[in-house]
This record gives sequence, C-alpha cells and structure tokens, in this order.
Amino acid sequence: MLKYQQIANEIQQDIEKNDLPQGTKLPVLETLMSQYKTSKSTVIKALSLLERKGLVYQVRGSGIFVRRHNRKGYISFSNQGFSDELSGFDITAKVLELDIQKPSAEVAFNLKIDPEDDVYYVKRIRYINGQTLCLEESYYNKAIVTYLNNEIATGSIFDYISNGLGAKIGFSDMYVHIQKLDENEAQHLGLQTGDPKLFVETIFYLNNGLPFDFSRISYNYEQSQFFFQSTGYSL
Amino acid sequence: MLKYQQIANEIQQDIEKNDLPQGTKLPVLETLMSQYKTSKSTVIKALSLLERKGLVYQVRGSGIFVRRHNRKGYISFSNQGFSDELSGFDITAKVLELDIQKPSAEVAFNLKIDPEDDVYYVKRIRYINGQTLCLEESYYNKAIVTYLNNEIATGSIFDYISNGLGAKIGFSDMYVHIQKLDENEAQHLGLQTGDPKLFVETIFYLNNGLPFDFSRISYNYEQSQFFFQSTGYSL
DNA sequence: CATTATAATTATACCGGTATAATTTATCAA
DNA sequence: TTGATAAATTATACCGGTATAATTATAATG
Repeated sequence: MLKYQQIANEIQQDIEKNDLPQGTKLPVLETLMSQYKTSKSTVIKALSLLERKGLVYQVRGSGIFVRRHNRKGYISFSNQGFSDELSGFDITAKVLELDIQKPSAEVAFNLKIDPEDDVYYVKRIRYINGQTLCLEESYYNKAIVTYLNNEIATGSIFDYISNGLGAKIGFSDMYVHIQKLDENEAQHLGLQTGDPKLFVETIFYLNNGLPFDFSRISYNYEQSQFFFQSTGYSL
Repeated sequence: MLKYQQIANEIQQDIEKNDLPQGTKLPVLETLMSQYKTSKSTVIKALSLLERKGLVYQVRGSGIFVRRHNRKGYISFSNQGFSDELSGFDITAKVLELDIQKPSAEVAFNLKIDPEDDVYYVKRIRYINGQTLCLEESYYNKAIVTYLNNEIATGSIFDYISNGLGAKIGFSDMYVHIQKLDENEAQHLGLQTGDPKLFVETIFYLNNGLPFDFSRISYNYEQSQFFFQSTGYSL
C-alpha cells in the first residue's frame, strides 16, 4: 500500500478509535511529518485524501479539523458509490436469475461492446439487516468478468471482481431518478404498487476506463437513507 | 485565481468547446507543462481537480482521457451539491415566507448556535424551466448571513452570500431520504398526496467550518433526475 | 479597555527533481 | 504470424525546498 494511503488510514483510525468530536484540531503538519517520518508533500496528500472522504477539513493559517460524523442508520454515500460503504450493516442477497445472454442495444451501448458479445445477467434482491434493500439487475461484460455463479452472486460481486479476478475498479457514472414502483417490483420488495422508489442506473468502469457493469437498481424507500458529504473544489 | 485552477478551467473549456468524445486522449504531461508554461506538479494538480470533477480519468503509463458527458436533462450532482450545478437550466423562485426567528432546538443544534440567537427563515418554491423543482425551507445564521430580503431570495441566495457578503462557502453534509408527499407539500408542488419525493436535509458550512445554513428540501419527483459521478480514491 | 499594528503560526501554492510502476511500442525468435 | 522479450513512453509517488496567504497571538497605542 502506498505511503500516503497508509498515513491516511492511520489518521482515520485515530479519529474513529478515539471518537474525536467535530472541530477537534489535528496535530500541525510539522508534527505529522515527524510522527510518520515522511515529507510534507506526502502528509498533505494523505490529508487531501481524508478531506475528499469527508473526514476532515483544512483551514489555511489555522489547522486541520475533524468533520461531522454520519447519523446512525444512514448509508454512507461517498464518491465510491454505495457498494463498499455498507460496512456495519448486515448485507445479504437472494439470486433470482443468473445466466449468460446477448445484450440489448442499450446494454451493449453502455458496456461499449458488440451485440454479439456475451454478458452475465444477474437479477437479485439485496437485504440490509433482514429488510429488502433493493431489487437489482446487472449486466457484466463477460470478456472482463469471465465467470460468475450463484454462490458468488449471493455475496458481494464487487469483492469477487476485485479480489478474485484481480481487476481494479475505477469510477462510475450514475443516473438517479425518483419513481413509483410497478406491481412486479412492489411484490419483490414487499411494498405497495405506486410506492416511491429510488431508481439508479449505473455504469461501472475499471481503472483503465473500460466499462464492465451496467446495472439498474430500485431501492426500497423505507431503507433509503443516505448520508452524503460534499467537499468543495479547493483541494 | 490560482494557476492550477486556471489551467483546469482552460482544459475544461477545451474539452467542452470542442466536444471531445469519451476516450479522447489529452496531450501528455510534458506537453501540457510547456503549453501552460508551468511545472509538472501544477499540471498534475489541475488534472486531479478535473478528475475529481469527473471530466477526465488518468491511466498510469497510458495517458489522460476524457470521461463520459452528462445525459441531457439531468441535473449534475457533484461534490459541490446541486446549487451551482444548475447552469443551463432556467431557475426561478417564489418566496412564500421570509422573516427573522428564534431557532428550534434542532435548528440551533445544526447551526451550532444558541436558541436565543437570530436566524433568517426562508420558505420558497424553486422552478426549473417553468416546472416546480422543489419546496425549500432554509434557516440562515443571522450572525453570518447578516441581511436578506425578498429580492435576494427570489434569485440565488448562495450567489449573494458568495459575491455580496464575500463569504467563502466550504462544504456540506446531506441527509437524503425517499418519502411520500403530504397534502400541503403536494399542493405547493402541483402533485398528488402520497406521490414520491426526494427529501434532503443539508447543513452548509463556510470554508472555516462554521455552519451557516440548515435547509430541508422536498424535490418534485418528476424533475428529479440527477447525474452523479464517482471517482475512486486513487488520487 | 478596546483598537490597531505587528509578529508568529500554519496551511497552501508552486517549483523541479529522482525513482517507480503501468502501459504501449518495438524487437526478436520460433 | 505468433509469442515472448526488451525498450520506450507515460503517469504517479515521494522528496524537500521557497514563497505566499490566511489566521491567530502578541504587542503597542490611545
């Protein structure tokens, strides 16, 4: 792991472990430099990372301060997307369908593949603390996600892609809507037809820019509480 | 304006003006350095800024590439929050209420002020391209936002705070929910009771960490289409 | 005591350098 | 042509330095 990431992690653990309240001032740069035996630039980079994560804010001439924590029960929605921000929650999944298909024109377009190429189609319900969280339909470019099975899809597919396949997930584009549930969706989520849903279309890319996953997710509005932090562009 | 911000702006304009498609490779660092007559570090900083904004992605050993553009009709939802990402849309507002109040316990808590301190309370409907976009209730710390009137509140209050008052807006915490409209809200937004809404509570902070605005916004689900880009934490 | 001017503190901008890791291109052998 | 190997390209990590701007603390002044 990179030095500045390591330092960012340690500072983060320090904040969380000691439960430092909002406004707490961290040691000055000079102190951090000697504490972590590194250069100024590296400390600054670590702190920028933490600022991007919403953990701290920096005030020129004054210091570096701890930012507000998440409310309880809210899903942290960072620049990473939801996916790995679910730690602390009990997440499970039930696979409704899993097979290899030829993509529709829309799917092929979003995955930037040929309609003749294969994709893995996965439909599943995800649960958070025993409640239905969302209904998800995902299309994976089979040239990248070479293999999937029921067991993998019952857990975290992204974990498998990262750790199992060794692919590096980069960034994503999300299109967010508020809509009403149709009858079929309502049944799957245990809600009423016409109830609200958060509907999100996402294209996930590897860190080299290749799209590998196009997904449509309908969230159960009763479980849809998200915490989101903005940071300004001054870093 | 800072050099790296200036460079970032020029590159952004270059991308948008020439409508460079996704995947277009930008000039290599060395070229950008001489083109903008600056150091490597400054170019890298400019590019990191653009990466955070979701305009480009960088691939080590390969190059810097243009990222996907927004779909038409979607509101860009960046780390800045909605507020100033509405360029290209016709935004207006109707003020329903504007007065000076003593804050409730919740408002005082979120603005970190005393219940005896004054706040400006503003309730308004905002319109996008003539349609109701949202119903907004905002509480401004009067010690920071010293003056407000009907005319200001009909336009962009944040513009006024930035440019008129010279305050520097820093970051924000947002709590996002999906709910159903009550009768009163539905009437204001021209929708039906029970229709979906996106409900967002936000605390806005100055760049020195002081909260100056606590707001509750209910969005019209028909206008609620947002484009959101994540970036990964590798910068 | 309040106000103003000055100094110290502190984070940030900007520079330019070396080393490194990922990718792409060129080279060579089978 | 294919596949392996080597070289070139390219972005990034990390270093340590000077200059600068914002804030905070201190001193001086009335």
